[in-house]
Parts: sequence; structure tokens; C-alpha cells
Amino acid sequence: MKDMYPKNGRVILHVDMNSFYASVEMAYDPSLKGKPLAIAGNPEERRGIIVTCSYEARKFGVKTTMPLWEAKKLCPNLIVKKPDFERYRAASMGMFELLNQFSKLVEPVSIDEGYVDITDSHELGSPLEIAEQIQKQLIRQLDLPCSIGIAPNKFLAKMASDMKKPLGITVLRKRDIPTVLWPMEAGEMHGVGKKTAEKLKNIGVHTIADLAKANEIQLKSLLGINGIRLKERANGVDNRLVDPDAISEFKSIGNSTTLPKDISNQQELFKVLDRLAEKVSVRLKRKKVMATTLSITIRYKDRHTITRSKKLLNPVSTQDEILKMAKQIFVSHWTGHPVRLLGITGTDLVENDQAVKQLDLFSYEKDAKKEPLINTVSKLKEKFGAHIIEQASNLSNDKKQQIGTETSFNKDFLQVEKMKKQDD
DNA sequence: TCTGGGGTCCTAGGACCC
DNA sequence: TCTGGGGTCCTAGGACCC
Repeated sequence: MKDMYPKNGRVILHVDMNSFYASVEMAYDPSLKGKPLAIAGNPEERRGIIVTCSYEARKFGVKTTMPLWEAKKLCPNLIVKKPDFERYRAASMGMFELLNQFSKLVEPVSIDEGYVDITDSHELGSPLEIAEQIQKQLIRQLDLPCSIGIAPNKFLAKMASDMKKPLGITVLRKRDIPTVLWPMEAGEMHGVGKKTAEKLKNIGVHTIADLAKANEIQLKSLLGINGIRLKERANGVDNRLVDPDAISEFKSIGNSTTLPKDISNQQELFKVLDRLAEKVSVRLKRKKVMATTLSITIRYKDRHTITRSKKLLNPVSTQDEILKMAKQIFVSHWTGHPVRLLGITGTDLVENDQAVKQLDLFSYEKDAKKEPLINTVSKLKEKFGAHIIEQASNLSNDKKQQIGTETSFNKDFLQVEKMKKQDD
């Protein structure tokens, strides 16, 4: 709803770290600088893909998401490292701490990018000067390169930061839109992927200029509400605020794994589910939340992928509970064909203590009063479980909004560090 | 012997309720 | 004898992003 109130004359930065994982590795081990470096999942296994690579590697044609074997063919001297997320999270925290010194309005978008609203930061210099300071300090303090976009809103800032890499600073004003933004292909727009680009081509929309002038009725029927939004963006309109709390709450927590080879043995698949259940359980507990819906993902040999979910009577967080439900969902949907990937995801998360508090409150105040003589305690819980939990999750959302959130960045990569400290 | 793993948001149909 | 319209919840899937 905040989006409904446009603010004029804002100055937004989008800070985008350049090949972040590779740069962090180079900062740790400067001997890697200037060399073709790639970060790849499962380097020793056949299904590893490139997650990030250095600019030196890119010169050979190595790209993100390329299978590792292909990358090695293009660049035989490629240095390959496994991702070290602890390292990246630490670097990310350093980066956001630095950004926070320039404005309190910092919104992390992912581990390596964020928006900064510097509308009220004039005393620190002009927007360009601030961007230059940020870029220099990130290099000096963390040895990490970034590109920065400066614009009157998030969308334009995001597009701008993409225009000069690495180590670029790009200003994109409203008046630059026709000359700079419009000649670009529609597919280059943030929010337009392959499928949408294809659909747009089919109605004669090739460039962002075409999109900016496209027929709204047609866009709406083609892309739904997103069509209207994309047209607005193409015209440089984007009223979303920079919200430091935007991603402070997790909506889902899941783990998945591509199996070393395809498996059709149920017992073996159960073992995989057990490992996934453990991972999900650990993460849920660390965040002190429980999942009210459980989903599993099955990808078959032919890459056909299905997700199946189940809303639960009571929220779960232990490995046993998660495994039990996951197995149940799995057996009722598995075709018996060889499986390539398995995943478990918990959604509709409720806070631990909230769930408990509300359970007490409701079973006592409402239901227990209405029917005080209802059998045993366990029957009572069983009977009112679903209802109580529903209330709990609603209230906990309300409460979340009322109290807002703690401070700074709560998303996974940052939260983990914090939680650890608190737990110790 | 091709294409990971972590997410978010949106849509659409059916069930169910009023 | 026929049959409206709105709303929410649940489930599945698609598209996109980093």
C-alpha cells in the first residue's frame, strides 16, 4: 500500500556487486586476481554449473549457469572453486554496513545488491559524489568492486547499474529515457524474461520504446497485471519505496538437491528426503519459525518437475515431523519413474512463541469456555488445533506489521550470522 | 552423456460459504 | 421446473530473479 503514495524528486542508488562470489574469493586470495576464476556448485560432480565467474573467465565465453564441463572446454586453465557462503555472507554484511553509513534507507535485495535512498543525504555530497565514495570505500575497505546506478526510482536505478560493468557509475534521469532506455530490447528489461520477451515479440513489441507505447488492453490480456506494470516501467514510472524491512520476513524455507545419478529405489529416495528434512528443520529452528504448509518437489529424469503441497493441521519444525509428511506427500504422487532432483520446502511460516502463545490463549479463553468438558486434553488439542493455528498465523502477521521488524537486514544470509551470535 | 539451488510473486480452478 | 455473485482457502504451476 505504501506503493500508492508517490514521492517526487527522490534519488535512488542501486548498488550491484560485480561477479560477487569470484570477487570475494579474490579479496581473500589476491593471487587469484587477474586469472580466470569460476565458482561452481559440485565441482567434482558431473552436474556442476557455473555460479559466477571472473571477467577474465568471461573473455573465454564462460557464463553463469553454463555446465562446468563446457566452461572447461572453453577455458582449459579455468580455476574452479566451491562456493563458500560463510565468506560471502560476511562480505555482504560488510557491504551493507558500509551502505548504511550513507543512508538509513537501505533495502537489501539479495546477497550482493541493494537500493539506497539518498534523497535526504545532501550533506554527504551530490548523488554522484556519494556514489563515488561508496564505490571507492567498498574497494578500499573490502577490496570488492561494484557498479552503481543513480536514478529517480528503483527500476531506473536497477537498469542504470547494469549499463557499465565492472566498476561503473551511471546516472539515468527521466529525460534520458527516450535516448538511453527506449532503444534497448524489451528482453533486457528487469522483469522481462525469455517467455515474456517472446510473447511481446508476437504482438510486435521488440524494444522498450515499443513497450512504452503498447496498447494496455492487449498487454493486460497477454501478461495480466504485470503487463500494465511493465508498460509503466518502460515509461520510467515506478513508485515503489526503498523499504529496509521489505525482505525482513521469510515466506518460505526449502532445500533441494540434484542427485548424483537418477534413482528409482524408494528406500534410497527416502534417505535423501531424510537429509533434506534435517536441513530444513535446522533452518526453521534457527529462525524460530514453524511451517504450516509443506511442499515437495520431484524432478524426473526427463526434467519434468512437479511440486505437491499439503496444508498441515499443526505447524511443524522437527526433522521427524517434516520427514513423515514429506514421505507421505511423496508416495502419494511419485510415479515410480527415476528421480533426478528432490526438494522439501516449508511455507506459511509462523513464529514459534507466537504459535504457542496463541494456542494457550485461544484454547483457554474461547474454546475451553464454550465446551469445558470436552474429553481429554489431547482430544481438545486435536480438535482445535487447526483453528487455533490459523488464528495464530493471522495474529502473528498483524503483530509483525505493528511492531515492524528489528533493525537492519534480516534476510537469510545476514540473519544466519546474527542468530548464531545471539545463540552463543 | 546439458542445464543448480535459493527464493518471490502471480494466476487459475475447484471447493466451500453466504 | 432454475440457478447469481462475491469472497476465501487450497493446490498446482508458471515466470522471473540472483
